Amino acid sequence: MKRNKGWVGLLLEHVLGASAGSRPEPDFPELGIELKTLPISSQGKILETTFVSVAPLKGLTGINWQNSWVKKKLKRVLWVPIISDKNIPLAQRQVASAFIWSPTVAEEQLLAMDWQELTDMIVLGEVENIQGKHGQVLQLRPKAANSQAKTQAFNCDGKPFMTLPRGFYLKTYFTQMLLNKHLRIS
DNA sequence: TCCTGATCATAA
DNA sequence: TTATGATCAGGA
Repeated sequence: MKRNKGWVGLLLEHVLGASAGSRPEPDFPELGIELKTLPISSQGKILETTFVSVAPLKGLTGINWQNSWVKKKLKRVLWVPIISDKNIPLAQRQVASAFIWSPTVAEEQLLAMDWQELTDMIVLGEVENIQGKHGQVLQLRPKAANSQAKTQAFNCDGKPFMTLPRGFYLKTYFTQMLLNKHLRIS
């Protein structure tokens, strides 16, 4: 797994017939549903943050929460929890009960607030001051092959410069809430 | 111990 | 290079 991190996700997409590829679209375009695996422990505890999408560092003119990539991706999600304790061999890991989810008003509020705060900082040219600890449910973290990768962004003077690509992640606190809610009603 | 920042594989 | 899929691992 150290060298095949996204393998489980790719397997699920293949088995369930999702449109493969690296397009910035939902896994099931006709249904508008995004497929995401959710690594949990055997106790039902979320083990990792969940990658949502890359963060646009340029071309932000006119975008808001309503038309953001994050909102579109999270409109409908098929969560597939996988028991992924690190002492369990990959071949013996089990898929827990999957569930379809859409944000409630309260949940979307949380997401929108964090998204707005992070996006504001990007627009203001403070990308490099953003750390993973920002936000309650969303965080902005490096999303690259390594720390040497670069993408274009704009600083506070509106001038372009190269910086580390970032991506939006859902914090474990948020995905844990979703999982707990699902467990209660099932 | 856990979270943040870093890293790995692959396609186009 | 940018996008997809994520997990790893060291420092706080």
